[in-house]
Amino acid sequence: MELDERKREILYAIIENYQETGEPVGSRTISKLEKLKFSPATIRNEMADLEEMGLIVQPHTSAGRIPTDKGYRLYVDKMLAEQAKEPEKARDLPALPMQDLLSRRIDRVEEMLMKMAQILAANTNYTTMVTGPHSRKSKLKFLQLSPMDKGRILAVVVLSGDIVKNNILNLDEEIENSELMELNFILNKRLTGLSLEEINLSVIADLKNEAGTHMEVVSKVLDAVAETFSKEDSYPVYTSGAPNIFRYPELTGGDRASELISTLEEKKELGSAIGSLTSENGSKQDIQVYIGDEVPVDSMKDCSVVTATYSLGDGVQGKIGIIGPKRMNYQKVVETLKETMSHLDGIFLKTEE
Amino acid sequence: MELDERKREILYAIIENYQETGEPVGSRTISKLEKLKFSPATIRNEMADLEEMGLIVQPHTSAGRIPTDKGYRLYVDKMLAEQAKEPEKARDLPALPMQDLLSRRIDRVEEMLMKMAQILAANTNYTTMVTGPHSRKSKLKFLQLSPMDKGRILAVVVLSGDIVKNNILNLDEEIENSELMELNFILNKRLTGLSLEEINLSVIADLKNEAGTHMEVVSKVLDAVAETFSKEDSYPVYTSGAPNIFRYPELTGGDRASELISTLEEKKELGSAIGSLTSENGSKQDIQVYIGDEVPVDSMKDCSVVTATYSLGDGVQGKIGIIGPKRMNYQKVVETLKETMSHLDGIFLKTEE
DNA sequence: TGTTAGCACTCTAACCGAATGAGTGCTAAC
DNA sequence: GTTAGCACTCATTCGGTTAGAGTGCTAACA
Repeated sequence: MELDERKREILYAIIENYQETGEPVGSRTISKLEKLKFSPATIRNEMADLEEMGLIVQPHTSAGRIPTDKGYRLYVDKMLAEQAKEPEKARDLPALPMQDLLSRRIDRVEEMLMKMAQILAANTNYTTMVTGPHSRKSKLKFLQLSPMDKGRILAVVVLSGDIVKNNILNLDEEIENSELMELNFILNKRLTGLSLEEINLSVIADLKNEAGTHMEVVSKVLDAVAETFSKEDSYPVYTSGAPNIFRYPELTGGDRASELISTLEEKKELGSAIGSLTSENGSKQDIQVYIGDEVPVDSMKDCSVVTATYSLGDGVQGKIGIIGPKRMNYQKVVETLKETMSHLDGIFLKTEE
Repeated sequence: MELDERKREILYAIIENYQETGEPVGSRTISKLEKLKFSPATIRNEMADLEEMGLIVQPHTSAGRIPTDKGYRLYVDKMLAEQAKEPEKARDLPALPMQDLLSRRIDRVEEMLMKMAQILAANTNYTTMVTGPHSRKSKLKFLQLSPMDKGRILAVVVLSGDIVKNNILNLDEEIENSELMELNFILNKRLTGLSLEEINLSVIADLKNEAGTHMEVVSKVLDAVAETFSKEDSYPVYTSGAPNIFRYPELTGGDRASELISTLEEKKELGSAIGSLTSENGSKQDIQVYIGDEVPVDSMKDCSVVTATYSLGDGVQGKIGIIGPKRMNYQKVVETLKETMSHLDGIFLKTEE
């Protein structure tokens, strides 16, 4: 069966109508469109063909049609291809209120990402999800030991990509301030610039040798460093706009709402599932669309997810995902994400200067 | 109308039955109880009285009765009073899996609080909520400036109660390492031990005087300190177990679920509402129960909230709240919270040593 | 050969009325 | 003071009917 131009028009018309209403769309509705002034009977014939091709289905015998995953896929691929062709269409989307983010001093990247998730959620009416910055090859930038109270020190660990973690260490022994300074110096000299793999036994042995009596401190600091690295490995995830799923009845029927909200709350599973999605094609914009069953999270098989990868330079990167019903407005979501990514690039480039 | 012993027994029986089933309870059900072996007719007479007293209502004419807020209030007050009398009843609650928390090195208080919220939620099947540690009179413990890259420094601000915040500062000028160290020293000398109010213009003037050329750095650091203090003022809030509300149909009918989830996601409002709840009576355990309309959050008027205050010493404290339907198991919740608080005290005392 | 009108058919959603049953309030007897 | 009995109320359930949306098919039309 051939998918000629008219069939494609009808398919798109069905998809777009269904996006707006959420109701199965019938032949009469389509035949009223400017573009497709045929009688309902003609449309019906075409629809029967589209159904045979697996692009649309009827929920029950006497209902209108709704798109299948395959139908959406066709639609999305076409749209992405067209967007790639006309690179800057300068569509008049309502500008995202990103100025706030830009003007504010960004002291912590993660805070900004959370804020961004909120803005995206409010703007799209879908749920958003951001994985924290992450790098398989992140390196230790430096660390800083400071005395706190008797027997307690603060160890600040800074990884490449401005990932900063605090650790309060309880020591059994006490340590002089000057000794701590020296330890600080030694540790930085030995460890700065190394990745987790590079901090091996020989480095550690050297360190303990040099540290002399304060081996306990060294090993606790090393533990803290290791934990910081490994925490980096388990993608932290922020979500926003979870309640937006209630806008879409097809996502909230039965226990679905509960399951979805649970998944969003158990961010860990979510993070590793989404985080592990590799961008298959090395497109520069790096936007991926997962429709229905393509989503690698069970409770989201009725959803679509659009992801984009942001990069902080130095190999540190993370993902932004937008989760909505399969009938989400892919066009708007993809464009909003693209805009967001260029904003982000602007911010990070500015920071990098 | 007098509330005699038998009426009270019946009220409690209604409450406890309704807790289990969530269905209005009728006279037959009550009359089958060991304790209340009267005919349904007798029970009905008593129920009519209880209804007249405003302690129970029927949802519709031919239905059983459910407790009113006033009824719950009576029940809860009695229970709390009895618990106060017999201080350590050593009820055989399934021990909370707090050992994990105890044995793990706690490097960040907030992480532990989040974990605790999760455990509580899983254990009670209600939603939990924790406000981060907070103090109106917290003081600057110390701060630590470290060089990062050209023109960027890391300022770690530590407040009393081990509240640690990182700030990455972008400088217009560059600064030598040794100069930074000196600034670090000066800032600490002048600021350590001061509260937000105590860092006034005269202190700042002195500082800028002493700092000489590096006024920009000083003022940016001061900004960071101010922000850390003020962030402290806007209670951070963690929630867990939000999906548990789906277990209780009376909370999920209509748009209620959506509203509740939204409230939980917008943690700020929640935080200030809950955080501002003062403990009216200075009871040592400091457990408060808010029933229905007593809850100061609009979307939670169908819920009850039980809160407890934890304290990290030094005036730093926060609140733990358990949110559930009005028919929640107050007994279990209060006991679980008490147990949790004593665990917490154990942990913090240990840390304080 | 593509398009359209007409028609029988299907299925859902909404509505209706009767039956069911849980539970009540009241009265009168114990 | 307690209880048995009874009439009554009301939510829920179920079957049956209807209305409406939409389809598929056939036959006529251009």
